[in-house]
Amino acid sequence: MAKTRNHSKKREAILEAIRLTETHPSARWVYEQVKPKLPDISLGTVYRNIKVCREEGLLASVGVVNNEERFDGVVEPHPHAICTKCGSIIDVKYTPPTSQPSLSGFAVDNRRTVFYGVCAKCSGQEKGWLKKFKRFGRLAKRFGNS
Amino acid sequence: MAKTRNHSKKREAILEAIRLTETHPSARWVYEQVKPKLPDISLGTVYRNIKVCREEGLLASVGVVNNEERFDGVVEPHPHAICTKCGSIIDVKYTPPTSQPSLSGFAVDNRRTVFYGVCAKCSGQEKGWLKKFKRFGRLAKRFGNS
DNA sequence: TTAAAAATAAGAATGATTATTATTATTGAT
DNA sequence: ATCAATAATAATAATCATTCTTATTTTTAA
Repeated sequence: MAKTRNHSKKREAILEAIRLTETHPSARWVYEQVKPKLPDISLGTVYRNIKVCREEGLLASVGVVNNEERFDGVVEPHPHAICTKCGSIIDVKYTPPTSQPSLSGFAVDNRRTVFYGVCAKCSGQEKGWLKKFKRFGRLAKRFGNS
Repeated sequence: MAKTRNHSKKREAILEAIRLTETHPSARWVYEQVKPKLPDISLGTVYRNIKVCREEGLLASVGVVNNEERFDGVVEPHPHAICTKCGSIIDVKYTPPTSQPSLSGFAVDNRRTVFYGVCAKCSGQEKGWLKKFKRFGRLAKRFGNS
């Protein structure tokens, strides 16, 4: 029987904050979220508890975006889409085929699929004329499409 | 006509170092590689030139492993396997199906597939008795399998 | 040749994360 | 409840990869 571990109030609040959002937040975001309710929490505590929860399998890392690690309360592996403009991370409703490559001697125990691109919000915000040129691919070199 | 840009000696050396290895190195690894041949190169120059080459599409980032960004001279997208013990990155000979999920409004222009696990070398180095127990799954909780 | 532009080294600055340490809260047995 | 062991914590210092700044050198092109 898996012995369920006790969580402190702060750890509960941290877990809850990550579970209640869909933004796949960073440690600092969680800190700023929890701080008003538990004013004497520190950023170090957030980092430490995130680490504990990860070791217990209660949280997962989604990856590093703009030099910040981002976390997910949904630990079941699933793909994500990351916006290269604003750094937002979106869940992808899509099950990648489970076929495994042959990796002689390498024991796979996890896979991660990430789609990079531009989210709806960011491509909407793009200046009209630039969008038009980009569609023609003329300025792609100059302004970049990724 | 794509105007090929001039590269300085140092940039050439940096590019070459990354292209000649299969280790998907970090900036510091490149620096230590190039330093003996060009002793007055600095780490900042390596970072700067890697950035330039990335913007030109001559290099790709593989991701962040142990807080270090790792690079690849092979810019054609392909999956990687990352060892969670030693951080080594191995090319995967496997073409993930090209089927795209529907991501309303999100314009995908790149995807990345990463397999996490333990490389042959690391699982070979593992102490025999621990390996045996792990096969039985008994100490998996305690020692972790990922 | 010469003036503008690009590349550079050295080192300072940044910023996320981790480690340290002293203090406080929690637990469990008596 | 009492007391000792243990865990959790805040504050802050330390770490370390990466970026920025600035003064200097090199390259370019006219």
